[in-house]
Amino acid sequence: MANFRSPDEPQASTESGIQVLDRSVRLLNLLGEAGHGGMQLSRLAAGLGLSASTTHRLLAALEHHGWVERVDGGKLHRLGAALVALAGQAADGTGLRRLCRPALARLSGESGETTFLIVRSGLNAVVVDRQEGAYVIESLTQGVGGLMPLGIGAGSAAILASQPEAEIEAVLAANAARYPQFGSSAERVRQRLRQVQAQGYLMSDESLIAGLAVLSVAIRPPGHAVTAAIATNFIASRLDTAARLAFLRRIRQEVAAIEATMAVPGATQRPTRSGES
Amino acid sequence: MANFRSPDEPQASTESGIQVLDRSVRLLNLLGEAGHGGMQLSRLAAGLGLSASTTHRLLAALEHHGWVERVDGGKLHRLGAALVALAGQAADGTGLRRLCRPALARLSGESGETTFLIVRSGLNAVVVDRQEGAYVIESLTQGVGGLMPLGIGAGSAAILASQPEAEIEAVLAANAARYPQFGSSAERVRQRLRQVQAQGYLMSDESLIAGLAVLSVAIRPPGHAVTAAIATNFIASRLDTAARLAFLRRIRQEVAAIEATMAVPGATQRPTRSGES
DNA sequence: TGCTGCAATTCCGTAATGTGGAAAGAAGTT
DNA sequence: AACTTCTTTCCACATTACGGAATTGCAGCA
Repeated sequence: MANFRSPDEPQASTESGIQVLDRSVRLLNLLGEAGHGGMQLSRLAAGLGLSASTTHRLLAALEHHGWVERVDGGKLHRLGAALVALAGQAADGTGLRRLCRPALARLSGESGETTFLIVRSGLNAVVVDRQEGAYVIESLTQGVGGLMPLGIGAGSAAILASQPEAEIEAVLAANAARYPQFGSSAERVRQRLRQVQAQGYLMSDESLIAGLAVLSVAIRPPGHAVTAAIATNFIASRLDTAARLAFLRRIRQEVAAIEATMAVPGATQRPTRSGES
Repeated sequence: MANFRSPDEPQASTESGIQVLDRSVRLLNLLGEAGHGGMQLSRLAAGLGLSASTTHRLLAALEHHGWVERVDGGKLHRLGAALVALAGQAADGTGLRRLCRPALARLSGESGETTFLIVRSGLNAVVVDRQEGAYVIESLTQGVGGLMPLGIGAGSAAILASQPEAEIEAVLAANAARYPQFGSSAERVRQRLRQVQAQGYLMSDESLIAGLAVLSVAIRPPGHAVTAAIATNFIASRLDTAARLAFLRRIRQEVAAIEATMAVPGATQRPTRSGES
């Protein structure tokens, strides 16, 4: 069969041992990047370097499972809602989301700022939950599902900082390899991490977005190797140092409470299937 | 090969034309149901009716892509955070989530109640976004990713009601076939739908959870075939009829604003990649 | 310390499964 | 109406995924 790995096959690291799966994953990721409007078969096929027939078959199969939808029944494809359902369970995987949600709600309710629950996923950090405050700055910040390389971004830094030193170096190296820009700021990242390790939290004006400040605390339940953090974004000029410290204290309170809950065996989470509206 | 479809193969409707994919999907769904603690290979294999070696291969491949994680490096598997990332993009697929989030934030901020953005996915409705209010009743209600058969549940009913009559009947029939209990309440569901069609909204004390009342309005941008709804849950005794009507008015206001935005071509959404904290 | 049993891996020959080229439909465009 | 572009279906082929058997790893127990 003319199925040689084309010499310029993208990411050899994407090979997992099951071809169809690899291709499906790449297809879905591609669709994800395409975002809103959807993509047509031919573009997808081109983007993946696959024949139209193969792409078509993949799409049909994924569509069958609700992982891909057609935009108003036509020729454009986009990611399907079944993924959202699956991911909902994934996000609750550790029970963390459920556990932290009330805390997030309280924090953003009191402060009016948006709060995030962030979890590690391999070399990335993922926004697993997000609670809007009264001051909506939506368009600038990450939504649920947002990804960032570990080390970059508030919660991300707090998480990475609480890893063993060897792990940290490995992650930094890997991410520098993945992202050229990452390498250049490696030293600053390292410095930041050291700061977090010393203080137990991250407070910084140097967010990735000019004018946005950041506050974040890692969640480290004794025993568990959970790698998560709670973070907040706010317009830097809105809170002076005193206010930030007060806010920080509240966050640490909530985190401590969460850690305590997780430490109590059995109380971590409840396998109850939830009902609905 | 001894790869006959076993006579009692579960759901023949799960066949999509690509075996590996079907199996992977079933595996992921199974892991999703398992939830928190994770599942071990042997149970998974048993649950799927697959050999251990096949299951192992699937798991390894999925793990490679971050769709499955090992609980603290051990023998238990659970859904991975990469799914959350993918689903984040899926949830924004229509641009709806981003568009509605500020509205949800306002509504739950003002009322103190939790609000939901619900979208159709085939025969189901999926909770695509959720904004916590001051009154947290978390454990009872659906989280992001929560699924319910179309017709059951607040937003769900509002969405279904705004479909053409033929579609409604088809969905009801299909869901009655899927869920035995659904069939018995079909007449009540139909009645509810008619009510929604007449009023343009759903207001009911008969939520699936005793004591919880429900308010929901479908989002129907002229032209678009979008099938979504905004919904709220609240403890029935907390709001009297007057308060509910006022709340309803606010919801309809927000929905109208959203529909207006969507009608303006180009203003629907912006393909801007968002930055982060 | 050495069994014993169960679960997770790895190996490997086999054929079933997924493959892409070619050809047929659909839908716009000039 | 001829042309272009994209989607969908068909089909013979060999690559890919399959599962049984063998191996390794790990607890619990004697």
